[in-house]
Formats: sequence, structure tokens, C-alpha cells
Amino acid sequence: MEYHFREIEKKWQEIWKEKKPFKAENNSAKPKYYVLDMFPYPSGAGLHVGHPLGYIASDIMARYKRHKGFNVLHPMGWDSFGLPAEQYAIQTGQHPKITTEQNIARYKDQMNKIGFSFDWDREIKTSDPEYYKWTQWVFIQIFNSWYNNANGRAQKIETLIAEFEKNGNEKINAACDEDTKHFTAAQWKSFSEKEKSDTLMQYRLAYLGDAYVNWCAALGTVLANDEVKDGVSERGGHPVERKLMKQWSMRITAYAQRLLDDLNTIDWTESLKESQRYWIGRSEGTSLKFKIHGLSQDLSPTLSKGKGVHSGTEEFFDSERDIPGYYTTDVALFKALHGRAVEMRDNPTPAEDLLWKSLKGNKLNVHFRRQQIIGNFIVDFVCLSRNLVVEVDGDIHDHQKEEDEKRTKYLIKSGFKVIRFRNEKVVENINAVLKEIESVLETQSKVLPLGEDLGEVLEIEVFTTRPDTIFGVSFVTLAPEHELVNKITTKEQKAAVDDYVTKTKNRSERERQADVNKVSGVFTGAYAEHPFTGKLIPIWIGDYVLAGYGTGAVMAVPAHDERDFKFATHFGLEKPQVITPTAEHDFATASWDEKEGKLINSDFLNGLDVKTAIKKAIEKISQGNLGTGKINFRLRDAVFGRQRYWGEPIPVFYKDGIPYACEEKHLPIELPDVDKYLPTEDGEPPLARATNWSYSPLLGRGGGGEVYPLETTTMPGWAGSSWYFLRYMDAHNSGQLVSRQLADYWGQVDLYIGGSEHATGHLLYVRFWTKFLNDLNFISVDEPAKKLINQGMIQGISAMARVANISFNAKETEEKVTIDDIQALLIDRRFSENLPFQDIEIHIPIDFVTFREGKNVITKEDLEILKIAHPRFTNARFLTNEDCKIFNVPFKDELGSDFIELKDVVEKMSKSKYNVVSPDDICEKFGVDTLRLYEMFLGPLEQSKPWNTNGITGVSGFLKKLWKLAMGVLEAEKNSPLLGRGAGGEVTKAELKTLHKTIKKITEDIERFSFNTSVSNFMICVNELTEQKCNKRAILEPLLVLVSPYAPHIAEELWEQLGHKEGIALEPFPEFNEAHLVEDNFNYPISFNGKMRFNIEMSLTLSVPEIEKLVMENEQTQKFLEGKAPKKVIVVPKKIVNIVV
RNA sequence: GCGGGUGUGGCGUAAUGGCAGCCGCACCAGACUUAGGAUCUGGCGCCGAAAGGCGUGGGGGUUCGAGUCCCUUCACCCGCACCA
Repeated sequence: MEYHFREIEKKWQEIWKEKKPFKAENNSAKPKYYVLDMFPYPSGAGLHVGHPLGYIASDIMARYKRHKGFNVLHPMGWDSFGLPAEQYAIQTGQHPKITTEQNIARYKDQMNKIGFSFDWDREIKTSDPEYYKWTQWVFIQIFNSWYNNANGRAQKIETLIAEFEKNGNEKINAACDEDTKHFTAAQWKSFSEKEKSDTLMQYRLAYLGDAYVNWCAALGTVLANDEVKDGVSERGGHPVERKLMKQWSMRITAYAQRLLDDLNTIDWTESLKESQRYWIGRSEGTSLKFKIHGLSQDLSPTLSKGKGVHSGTEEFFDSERDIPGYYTTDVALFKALHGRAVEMRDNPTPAEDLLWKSLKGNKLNVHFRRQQIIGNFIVDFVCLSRNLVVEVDGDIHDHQKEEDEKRTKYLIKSGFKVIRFRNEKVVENINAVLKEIESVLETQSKVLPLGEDLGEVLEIEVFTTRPDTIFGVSFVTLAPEHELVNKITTKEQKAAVDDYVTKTKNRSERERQADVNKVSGVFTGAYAEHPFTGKLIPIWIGDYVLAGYGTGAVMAVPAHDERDFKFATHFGLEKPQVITPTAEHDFATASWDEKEGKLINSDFLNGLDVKTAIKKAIEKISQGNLGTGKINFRLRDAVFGRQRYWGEPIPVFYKDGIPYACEEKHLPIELPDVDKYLPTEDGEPPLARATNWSYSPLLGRGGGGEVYPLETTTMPGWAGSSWYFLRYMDAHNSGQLVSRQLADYWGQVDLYIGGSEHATGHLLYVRFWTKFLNDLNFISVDEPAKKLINQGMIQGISAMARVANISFNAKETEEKVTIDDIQALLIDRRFSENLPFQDIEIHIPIDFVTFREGKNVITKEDLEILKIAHPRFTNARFLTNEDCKIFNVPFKDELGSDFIELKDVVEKMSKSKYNVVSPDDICEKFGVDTLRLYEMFLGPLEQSKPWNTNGITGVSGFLKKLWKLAMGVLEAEKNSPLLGRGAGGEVTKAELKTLHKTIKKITEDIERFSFNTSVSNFMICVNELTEQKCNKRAILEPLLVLVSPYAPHIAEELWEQLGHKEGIALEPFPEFNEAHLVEDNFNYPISFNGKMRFNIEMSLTLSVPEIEKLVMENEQTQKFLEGKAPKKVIVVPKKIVNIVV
């Protein structure tokens, strides 16, 4: 009988679908084993041969563990919220749900064709309301929790409120916002609802707060750090900029230390753990305060020319946290205001004109300005040093009373005194008016200028890991976004600083990254006082200082820090040296940042080594109350809101501007239908388009009565994947996320397989949520996965052609082929930059290359065929040498004039690169079992490797041989009907040895995830049995069980043909019996000085001296000794004999 | 720059410190065939006619013995990247 893999594979896949032999039991006496794959995002492109690699490995593990008697949980689901479906929806108007469903169906079909033993009854989709109900539920738990540093756990927010009512926040040690103010119990009780909400928001683990975010204008949403690669979005490659926005965030930083520590408790690869350690980025150091010297009126802010960059909205002042800036943040509005102000200056009313003439030029001994912009308003006259605004009203103002009142209110709030005169009065009696102004100026003179009304001493706090170098500080650098920048900049530097800050802000992330080595900065004009020497050191602004890390300010030690060194060199600042180098070192050309050497020029630190000096410096700093030991993390809170449609709605509604979590009983808050998947005209997220996007606390979403607007942002892609491993345990529980009993039974994932690209994204967030759910006692584990393997990437081999010789679709009318012409056909975004034309390469579709049978050049004729075969190239126009001249395109002569050189490039397998190999094709041609074996055979699971179908005939041949062996058994039994089953006869010692050797190896291989060597061992086994002409059931049956995790279809089929009624899946794994491998003799390699020369077969019963004697008596030994006496003879029983000459 | 990893035939790879190159691909020769992209047999690291010699990126070390451990150096791949 022939091996018809197509029929067999189809047959068994249908049986498995129907009989569900892979169903995991929730009540089982067996030990459990949980093997999980990272669930895929079902993209439109379907699976390529790279995708199943990890799934095959996990499937082998799952099937193996079932044979070994475990109750195995091996589920699969879909990470089905995400950008591509939404982008597609925007383009086509089709609901993402529909495309997602289609893609899932396709993926599932493809997966089933590979024979995975998933328990499909537990299938989940993150975009399913029944699933995201619980994602929303987790969000609410996080929202309603705070992190108590005292016991290192998250707790319910009620416990915090109780504490506030009792003691205020004085005694609390919690993870909270930096700028959280102290308050007493009495103050708490007097807070308004809004104030209470704002205060709690500073503690909540999911909170709404200002955050610098990665804003991607093209996608219309914010992105997480790990969704941004090289300054562009990971999906789509659009530019990303930094922007300050009010956003939902997760206080993952509260868990930084635990996320770091617990890496030691899990069996993940070192490189992955390193990535997480680095991402968390713990560093120990000390904070240190520098007083800002001589803060006086000369430091007061001035209204100078520049763009509107200061905060100055009404809302801003409401917070009363900061001094007012002068300009609106709205650039467009600023421009409009500015234009109007200039116009009004040019066309004054007679009264304005008269008053201005009397005020200008310090006529009243103070400086007045006219038609100035303050906040969102223009005022007639202002004296900034006395905070006085003078308004001149005419009849027209009677019509805009409201506007005037608003302005006045705003100005008063901002610390200005406002006085008004009627036009008539100014014109009639200017002297009386001036007198009145003078008298008000008199009272105003006691008012401090703006910027000093805070009544606090300004200090700059820095963070340093090297307090020992304190005497080497020669300047302080602030991040451009630092809040003190506005307060301390002097008049003289204001323009330069504003200019610099504006420029920095407008620079995209990508530009910033490209300029990493360029030094830029500006002097603020202010000085800080050195805490120990009292010396004044300049305060600079530089964008090498990051606002989000530490305090956003650094003490610069140019002699011993490379970045400070570059900055100091560029701006000609001092570089005092405080550590002696251990070797020759030139402080003029480079910094010395080794932690060796002794401290010099450092007062009380002189002569100490770095380590001691650090201790001593911290001591002194603490004593002087200048700062304190501090631990900083690089990890930032995770931005949780996305301005997108296709994600979980955040279950929050707003009542009087205060956010409240929706009631748990009203979950899920279902994603509404919208007319378009784009932001609204006002820039609101797509959910704002939904009709009735509101919530009734009594009746839920869409309910009647009192309703409130719902949050319009949605959750990020990682929300649903941060807890999905728990849902598989109890996938249909409508009352709980997971029942406690099942969570306890299944516990941790025993083996988690997935790509390393999730190292700092998903794998950090899932650890975070697991710890959180553990803190609140919903589950008993605090790490999601005990063991994790990153499968390597299977790359594609792309055929690349230089485009120098070809061009596409050049417009006939144009003289030159433009980059745009090519872009239309460009396949990879990296080519869309302004690369030199001749360096652009294009991908040639792999099937086309195959068609060309490996020639390494393509001719013009080939290209014509390509045009017909591939729609994408239909409009392509291929340039000849002559064309190149016409289009003024450089032509690469060395490539020849009428053909193009092709080269192979190994890169990521992707539809856009035309190098995709589909598993469907492989299955059709060779069968699934062959595909499974071959993917494993390619090499170690964790290694990345290019796909090359050439070698597949090897494993294909192996399966045929295995089939043949089994047919031999049936044949033998058929030929001796008297004996029937087991007619092959007594098994031989050799056969048993082969079998048990294989059992041993396969078991060891699987246990150490060495699937590639398993396949080799199967081949060896089958080769040996074929050699031995083995046709015995007693050998073949155990072998089939061994093979079945790898090639389940053929194993099941042969198992059945051998007469078994029950499937092979639950058959116990064969036991290894050492007895069958016991040998009497061993063929000892005899080596001289470690070099193997010949073998002697000796009994294993011999003692070491006996072996030595036999070896020395051997004539070959004597020959190699050439009469010399050996210095030493090493005998390692059952291994080797080494003779030292 | 920092961190992690990898260097073995023409190729993918294999070797608890103990006979380097298992298994497979490709290739060569042969058998069966009308045929071979089927099947089977044999060969296949390099140099050499052979005897033999040389061989795991380079150099050094530990060891009776090193692809494996240590130091150093080079190359490549992956990740991170101004984190004070």
C-alpha cells in the first residue's frame, strides 16, 4: 500500500475535529502541563512557513506530555484588536470585525491543516465582547487600586481613602505622581469632589495624567515606546513626534523593582532577561539640590518677541501649580492675536494714541507696553514690573462685555491689577487719568514681579550615580522641557532660550535620534550655587538631557562624563578634573569615566578611591540636607490610551469632568458602530462619532435617565494579551475572569513559546498584570510563565535586482524619472527615503525567480514576462541604456546593458518582500508531517535561519521509509496467517538496541527542546531497522508512539492499520530499558598524546590495570611507541585510553 | 558605544572535556528503468598516488586529552541606544 499523505492527513484532521482527543480536563487526577503559544494577530496575509515553527515545537511538547500522562492545556486564540484591520477599514469602510473574522477563519484553517492538537473549545478572541468584558474588568480593578510601597503590593483604593480620612497622606508610602502635595485629614475632608478625584488620580495604578507621548499623526494615535522603531511607527513606518498629552496610563513603574527581582525566578533566556533588566534600568544614586543664585527682579520673565510656546491657558492656571507664562500654547491663535495686536498698534483710537504718548518712554518711571498678548487675550497697556493692566474702553466695548469680563477675570487670576478708563475720560482729562495710574502704580510697587510671587527658593534637583565627582561639576544642564526653564531664564537669554526650546520641541523623534552626536544647547543666563564650594556655575539647557528620566536635570562633570565632555567642549566650558586616571589619559581630548583612580581637587574627598568617595559624598550630602540616596528606573509608566477605533473601549465615563469607572455589572462596554473609522473634525477619536456614546450609572451603556459621556480612547494592543493565558483556563466563565479553583489548578504556564520581539512589550506587561492580579488575590501565581523559549525567525530569501537599469511608469511628459515614480512601485519603506537613485533595489517575486530556474541574471525578455505574470509590474517600464540617457538616470555599466544582476538577500519573510513561502504549498506537495519534521530538522528551535525548501526531500524520504517498515510488518503477518499478529517473530537483540537507544535519545531531546536532533535520531533508527530488515510489531509500535508527537498523522494511520481501535494520542510513551543497551565489549580508541591512532576491542568487565596491560601488550601500541617507554597511561573505562609519550 | 549571541565540509547542522563532521541536502559513480525531479547501492573535510600529514575564525593558556573551559583578538548576527 502506498503512502498517500493527502488522504491520510485529511482523514485524521477530521477525526480529531470530531472526537476532540486533545480536550484539556478541568477535573483530572493527572498532573497538569500548560504549554502556550503566543497567540497571533491574524493579519490578512495568512501564515507563511515561519509562523508555525513555534507552534510545531509546542505541539510536539503537548503531544509528548499527553503520552507521558499529563493533563495538557494547549490552547490557541487570537490577538484580534489591532491597527492593520483598522487601517483597512479606513480605506475600504468595511467593519474591522468582518476582516478580522475572515482572517481568523483563514488562520484557523491553515493551522488545522498542520495538525495542531489545540483544544479549540477554549479558543478566545481579544476583540470578542465576552473576552474584552474581562479586559475592561481588569482595567477597573487597576483603576481602583493604588500601590502601597510599605508592603510592596497593590491595594484597593478604598484602603487609601480610609487612610486619607484618618491621617491625610502624611504617613503613606505609595507609588504616586512626583508632584503630589501633602495634605491632612482635615484638608482631605474639605476637598471638593473634583479635588478628591484629582488627588486619587495621583495614586491610582491606572490614571489619567499628562505624559509625553509618541504621537503618530499619520495613524492619528499615540504609540508605546516599543511600538516605535528608529523614530517611526513599527506598523506602517510613519513619523512619530513627542507631545505632551493627557492620557490614560498604567503605573507599571510601581512594579519596577519586583519586575526586576523576579526575573531571577523564571527560566527565560539570558538575553531576554537582559533586555528586560535594561528596559527597567535600575540605577542607584543620589539626588542633589542646587540653589539658583540671586533670583531677583532681573530674572523676572519678560515679554519678548518669540513664538507662543508658554503654557497660558485658563485651565493651566486652575491648577495653580505654576507661574503664568504669557502666550497661548495655540500657535494658530497666537498668530491671529499677534496679527491683530500689530494692526491695533498701527491704528490706535485717539484715546489710545493719547495715553500711549503719555506712557511710553518710562514717562511714569516704569515701562509700559501696548497691545500685548497675555494668555489668549490682547491687553491695551501693561506694566510688567508692576503687574498692572490699563484698559481703555469705547462704546464698542459695551457689546462685548462678556468677553471683557472673561479677560479681566483671567488677568486678575494671573496676578495682574486691571484698571479701566472710558475713551471720553482719557481724551477730556488725560492728567487725571495719569494721576490715577500713578497712584495705582504706587500700591502695585509692593507687589513682587511675576516669577517671584511663589515665595519659594528655587532649586534644581539633579540625580547622579556619581556623587563622588561633585567637585568636578562645572555647570548644570536642564532638559528643554524642564519646568524651571521659564522661571530662571534672564531677559537677555530669553529669546535664545525660547528659540531653542521651540526648535527642540518641533523636532521629530527621528531627527533627534539622527542628531544624537550633535551637540546643541543654550545658556539660560542663570547660575546655580555649588552646594559645597558656593561657587556659581552656569545653568544651561541641552537636549541631551531627557525630561522623562531622573529629575530632567544633570550636574555636568565634563572631565568624567562623555556627554558632558562633548557639551563643555562645544561651548567652551570648564572641565575640572577630579579623578586621577590609572593610565595615561589626556583630559583635553576625552573624558575619563573609569571607576578606578583616586579623587583629587575634591576637598573632603581627596585621596579616596571612587567607591569610598561615593559613600562619603552621599554621607555629606545627606548631612547637609542637600539631597538623599535615590533609586531611579529607566522604565516609564505605560501610556494606555489609543485614539483609535479597533480596541477595547476604556470603561470610564465623565460626570462634571470627573472620570469614574463604569459599574462592573454593566460590562462589557461594547464597541459602538461608527460611520467612519477616522477622527472627528475636531480631532476627537473615532468613538466620538458614535451616537449615544454615553453611560447611565444605573442602566449602563445606552441606558436612559441621567447619562454621561463615555471615554473615547481605546486600549492599546497589549491590553488583551496581558492576561489571556488566564482566560484559557476557564474560557467560558461568564461570572469571573477565571475561577480561583481553575487558576490554582493550572497555575503557571509551564512552557511559553513565542518571538523575542515581545521582550520589552508584551512580556513585561503580562508580568505586570499577573503580579497585579496576584496582589489582589485573584490568582496565586505572580509570574505568568515558568519557562519561555524564543523561537528563531525563519527568514526568506529575496531575489534583489538593482533598479539602476529599470524604472517604473515614468510619466512620459517628465524629463526625469522621479523618486515618486518609483515609490508607486516600491515595496519596502526604507527605499522611500531620498536614497541615491542607483542604489535602490527591488524585490523580484520568488515564484518568478523559481520560474527562471536559478539563473542569476534576468534579461529584458524575462522582465516582459514578469510584467504579464505580476499585476504589480504591469505598468512597469524597464529602462535600457538609451532610456537612462534620456531620463538622465545614472546607468551602471558593469551590470551589462540588457540584463540585470540578481542577488540573494536573506531577510524577514514578508508579503511585501515577495519572498513568502506558504505552508499550504509545502503541505500540498510533501504533506504536513513532512513540513512539521522539516521545520524541526532545520536547526535548533531558537536559531534564526533562512527557509530553503531544497532539503525537504530528506525528511520526506524518511517518512516513506517508516511507512515501508510498517507495511513490512503487515505483510509478514499476512503471509503467515497461522501466526497472525506478531508474526514477525522474536525480536533480535540488535532491534531492541536500536529501539531503546532511540527511546532514550528522543526522550532526552524533547526534554531539552532539541527537536532537530530528534529528527536525526528517528532517521538513524529507521535506517538501522531497515538495514536489519525488521518487520516486528513489537519494535514498530513503540517507534510509532515516539514519532507521533512529530508526525501525528502518519503515526495515527499506521497505528490504526496495525489494528488499534483507540487513537495513538494517549498511548503511554515507551519506557527506556537500560538492559537492552548493555554491551559486553567496548571498542576502545587508543590515543597517543590525545591523538587517536587505532582501536582495540576489549571486555567491559576488565579493570583499569588489566586494560592498561592489554593495551601495552598490543603490537600496534608498540609500533607507535617506537621503543620508547610511555610517561603515563590514562585509562577511562568505556571511553578512551590515552598514552602520554 | 553598551548588552546578548554565533563562528565546524559546497550548504543546513551534530558532538555530558574523551574517535570532529552524526543526520540530511547538494555533488560524483553505479543499479533498475523508455524516462527520472521515483527507488536502491557506494563515495564524498582538505592536501597527497599512497604512507601519511593538516584540520572546528586567528593567537595564547588550563588539561593526559579542548569544537567544548579560561584569556585575547577578528568577523558576522540580534537587541538597546544621550538614562546622568
